[in-house]
Amino acid sequence: MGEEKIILALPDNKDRNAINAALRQSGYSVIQKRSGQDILDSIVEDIPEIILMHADLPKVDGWQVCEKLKEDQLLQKIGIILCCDDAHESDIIRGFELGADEVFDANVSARELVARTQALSRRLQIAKNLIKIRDLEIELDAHRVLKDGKTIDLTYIQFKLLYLLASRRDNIFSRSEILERVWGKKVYVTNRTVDVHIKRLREKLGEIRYPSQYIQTIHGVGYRFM
Amino acid sequence: MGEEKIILALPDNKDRNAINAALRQSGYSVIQKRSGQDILDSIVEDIPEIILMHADLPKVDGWQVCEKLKEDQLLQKIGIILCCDDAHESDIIRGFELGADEVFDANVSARELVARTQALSRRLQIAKNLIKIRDLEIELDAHRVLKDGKTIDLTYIQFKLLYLLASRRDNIFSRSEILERVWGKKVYVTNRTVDVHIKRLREKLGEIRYPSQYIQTIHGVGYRFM
DNA sequence: TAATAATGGCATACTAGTTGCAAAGCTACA
DNA sequence: TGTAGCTTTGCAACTAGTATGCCATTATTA
Repeated sequence: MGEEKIILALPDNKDRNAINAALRQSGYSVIQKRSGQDILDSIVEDIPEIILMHADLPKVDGWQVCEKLKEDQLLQKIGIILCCDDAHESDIIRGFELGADEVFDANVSARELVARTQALSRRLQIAKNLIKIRDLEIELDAHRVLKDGKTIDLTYIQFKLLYLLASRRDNIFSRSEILERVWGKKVYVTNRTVDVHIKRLREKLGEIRYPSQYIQTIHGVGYRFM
Repeated sequence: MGEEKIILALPDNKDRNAINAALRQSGYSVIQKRSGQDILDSIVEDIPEIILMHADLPKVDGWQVCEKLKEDQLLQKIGIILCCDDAHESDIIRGFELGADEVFDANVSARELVARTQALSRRLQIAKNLIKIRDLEIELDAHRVLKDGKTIDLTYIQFKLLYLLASRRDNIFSRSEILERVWGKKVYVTNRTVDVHIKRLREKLGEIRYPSQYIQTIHGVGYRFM
């Protein structure tokens, strides 16, 4: 799925390795940087989901990194977590004003840091209407589906159908429900047509080789995405 | 893509070659000059993106080059990086006052120098409303499009259309959205007209040989630039 | 075995691509 | 200012391509 990339820029200390390890453990692909300048240089080519950095970095400090990122259309969307030594209220407010998503004291435990990072990725995903399920990524706004990072071309109806099912995993949708939600109330189309679309969707998702990997048939009831 | 030109004027030492090589490595086209006068002479014909020079140059020194450049409307836009031996605070302030974009000690590493150069080009691009996408360069201010460094003549509408699409890559624009943004709210023009303009734009961008290299059709939805 | 689902094929409807043309706009020159 | 010649633009008509819905057939499930 293209693991989520996170840039980690913290001063040398015992925690840094712990945090690095914990983030990797949670499935992030971690890239470590030393200075603010290093961060700015590296993101030109490769935009990460989140930057987790200390406020006091050499060359360009964390505050300045925030400012730079918010100036740029493409980089605005990166989530920013900022740690300060002895964070006072004024620091925290300043951080938020500069566009950071989280600002807090560097004394916080590695565990909490990871938890906050995960919470932030979740929030960012929701903001983008992005659904990630195993090796699938479904982007509502971009009207795009990626499997293993590769684009799958879906037609209009196929996309709507997939998005409906995936937006409430485990929920069983009856055919009439699907018809109403995908085609709209007024349109009148046979129930059986849903089957055909499910079939076409399954094909494109590659369910021939691994049957029912994504879409499960509930005999006599409907379909569900799992 | 019209490689970015950079003028390099540093005194002879082991670093100069390293910096030269590193800049070329990063895709710049490097032109070396000896004296401040050489720099001034050469830029009349061929304006570089950036001048990276030492403050102590023979004939005309770096400080004077800064002054000259900032006097000239056309040359103002060139980015200037100035290195000083034993840079004191007063030097640094003087450099910025004379219009340099970066001033620092000549002891800095080649790697950092390159990183700063790249950061400066990025800044300059944003300031010029320049969009670079693969072999395309779109300059809003100059109302110009280059492909592989060669100008492509676009009509007014074609340019607006391209700029709209390219300014938000990956975003899908519906035909009505395009109409509103390119033609304005009041004008009433058929949706189908957008297709015709897309076709003409594609032709000029050379999409006959490589279909959908730039502009992708999303059936039933709209178009997007990728 | 009866009901339900999956599948393949096909006609149709819809959407996008393409072309030619006329009108409007622009430029240069007398 | 007028006019000839060129470019740009919008549209309609046509062609090409794609998506969709349904039916008939086969497979699966309870």
